[in-house]
Amino acid sequence: MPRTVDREEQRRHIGTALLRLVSERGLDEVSVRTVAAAAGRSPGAVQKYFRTKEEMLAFAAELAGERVERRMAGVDTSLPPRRALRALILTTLPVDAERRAEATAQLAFAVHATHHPRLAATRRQVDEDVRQALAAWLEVAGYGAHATAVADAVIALSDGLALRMLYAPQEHEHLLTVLDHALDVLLPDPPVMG
Amino acid sequence: MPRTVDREEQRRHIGTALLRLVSERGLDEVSVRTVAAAAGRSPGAVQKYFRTKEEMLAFAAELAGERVERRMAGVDTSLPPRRALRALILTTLPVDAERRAEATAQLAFAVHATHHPRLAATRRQVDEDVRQALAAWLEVAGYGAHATAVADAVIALSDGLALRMLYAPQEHEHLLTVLDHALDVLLPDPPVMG
DNA sequence: TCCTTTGGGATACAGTCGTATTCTAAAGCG
DNA sequence: CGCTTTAGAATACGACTGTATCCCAAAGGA
Repeated sequence: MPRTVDREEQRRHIGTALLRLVSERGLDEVSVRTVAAAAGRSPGAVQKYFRTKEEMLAFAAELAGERVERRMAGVDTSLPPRRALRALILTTLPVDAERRAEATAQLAFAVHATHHPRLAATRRQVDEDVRQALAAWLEVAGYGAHATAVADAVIALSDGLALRMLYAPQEHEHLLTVLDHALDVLLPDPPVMG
Repeated sequence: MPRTVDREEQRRHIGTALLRLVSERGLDEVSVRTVAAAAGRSPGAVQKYFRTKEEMLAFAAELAGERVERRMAGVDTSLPPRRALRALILTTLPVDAERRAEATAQLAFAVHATHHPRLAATRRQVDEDVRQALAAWLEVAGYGAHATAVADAVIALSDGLALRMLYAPQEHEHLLTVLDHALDVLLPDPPVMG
């Protein structure tokens, strides 16, 4: 068994290049050849790790989902509820170059998923994870009454804000105040215990 | 000047076919040839009305924007505020086949606009119109204090809900209850006058 | 009626797409 | 060392892309 290589690492390398390409040039600029170029590989090499383009996209979509979950898991949820929730949401908004790239990829995949059941399934899985985590956290923070409704509203709100921030970066700051106002009414401060 | 034809009507006919194609098969299935087929024309005929594909997409994007504004203008805003706002939002959500088609096209164009400045400009224009109309209406309905913030929150919320409904139609009904809960907190009932 | 302009279809062309196949070189194992 | 398996590049192929060009039929103005 000669010249063996960490296949999973290679797949991640290519998947990462694909996500970078999506965020910089959009999903329709993604082809086997452009991804190979972005990853510093030959198109033939990419084919060794992904038999079809669809398989490559599915892998990248999962990779993007993992990133979201990992980033949210990194937020200090012991902060005051309102601040913690704001921090959680900010990890999904295009507030800096890195998050802008990820938000772009997320939304591109979300829209793509509308017509591609396989991608839709992985999207829903990520959504479900985020939703459960958010709802559970709202519960312990004292917002048990409408935890899941608030969680879903928060997800929808941040998706909508992210979308708008992407094609209207001028409104960036204004949209952050919109977020704050929405959080004011969604999370009455202080929380009602019980 | 022989054989003259209503050019604008023809452009609309082709643009309508394009939007239908986007909603049914996604934006990456849009090509000059597929649009021509969907419109019952030859590719050459389409070229007579749109010199480039980009021009065709820009026209379709404006057409889609017009539809949103027309549909919202058709809502009876003399209803009780809460009911009227709900009706306004429902015109943008994929609650039936027709609105599903439009929401799909809207979101596809929105994401596409991220990397295409010309489309982003027309998106922003539509957003601005909707935003102003919504804010003005909230003002007379007695929610003057945070009218624009509420308007923007509502827009973001419905965009996020629409996106999710498209790739997760199973959650459709649940998401409508999420909308209602969000409206409950965004529009305290009854409104505070002044 | 003829001439000119137009709508609309057909065709051509160069480029890119996804994917299958074929090649070379390298590396572990006997 | 030599054999075998693999990584990875190169090539090939048919389909599709956007767009330019050409051709024909139809219709209004002279």
